[in-house]
Amino acid sequence: MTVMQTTPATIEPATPADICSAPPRRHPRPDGEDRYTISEVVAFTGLTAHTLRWYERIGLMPHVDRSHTGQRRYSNRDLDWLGFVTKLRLTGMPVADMVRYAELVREGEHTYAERRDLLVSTRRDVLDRIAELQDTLAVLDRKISFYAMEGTTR
Amino acid sequence: MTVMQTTPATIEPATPADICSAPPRRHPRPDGEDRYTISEVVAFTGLTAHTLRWYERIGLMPHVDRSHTGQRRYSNRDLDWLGFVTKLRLTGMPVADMVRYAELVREGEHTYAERRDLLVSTRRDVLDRIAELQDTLAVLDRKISFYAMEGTTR
DNA sequence: GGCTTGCTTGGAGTGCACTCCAACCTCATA
DNA sequence: TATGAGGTTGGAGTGCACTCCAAGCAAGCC
Repeated sequence: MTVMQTTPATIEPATPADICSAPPRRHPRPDGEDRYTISEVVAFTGLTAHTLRWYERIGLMPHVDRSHTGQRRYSNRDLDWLGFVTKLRLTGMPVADMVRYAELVREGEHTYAERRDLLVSTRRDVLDRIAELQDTLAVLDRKISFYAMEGTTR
Repeated sequence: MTVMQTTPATIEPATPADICSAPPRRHPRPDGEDRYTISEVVAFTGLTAHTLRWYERIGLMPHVDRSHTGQRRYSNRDLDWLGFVTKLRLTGMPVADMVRYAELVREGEHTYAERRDLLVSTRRDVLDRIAELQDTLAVLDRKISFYAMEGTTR
């Protein structure tokens, strides 16, 4: 029985330090050699194979290429998309909304405005979320300093 | 059939502007008159009555006082606790961990160190979360400005 | 007294986002 | 040729955090 790994990247992104405001993440292999197996994508994204297949089933992934034996072969574009999706996920955006965005992408350029609106409202949510968290941080700090004052050691 | 309200405070916190680093939230009524019904607490906290009762069942609430007919009467202390719990919740802390913290509180002063540790590690999580969100914000901004450049109107 | 409103309970149900299962296939190595 | 590792599928199962239900009680008003 294989233990399902959820740990982040094993293949390291290898971002050169000299590129300053460069596109955020490099790919493990250059374009042309980008036919990753599902387990390579697992290692790179930190998602499980289950989740990757499930994303595809629900329409959150554009169609992934297949090998002659029917196995998935992910491209650098797919990796970029997964990176973006992962970012959206951790804003707390529901999967259904991300599927909606994926549909807009599939529908082509005439959905630019709607896509932008969706991202703009997500942006607002993220800002709110950050504000809430900073608020929480203040509360935590007050409590922590209370506990630090009292019970000095145990 | 009564519609269950999830909207925030109807009774406004009314924080006076002159107190600078004052305790964060005021109570709807002063100590001594703080025997709130469940629906008042719903209005003040934005939690549902279901959730309030459920919190109590799972041990996330210290024992709430009761009226002579057995109805819950929440105190200002209870409101403070709920405010804190709500803050913890939106850091993404699992309810089980908050129950653990509540247990520590019930156990008394000798758990100060453990409580502090728990809060310190939560604090770390919150900082990480903020960093992630700021990262996401950058990604969103890049995408948004792309969509703003193309498709100027529609 | 009858009605409405608001509260009580234990237990069952819901929705989301995975997560796992069983049965099967393909390929590389011993 | 056997074995093991890694892949495939549809569908069922899981865990979390609520969320709802049915039946009942208590108080206030017409």
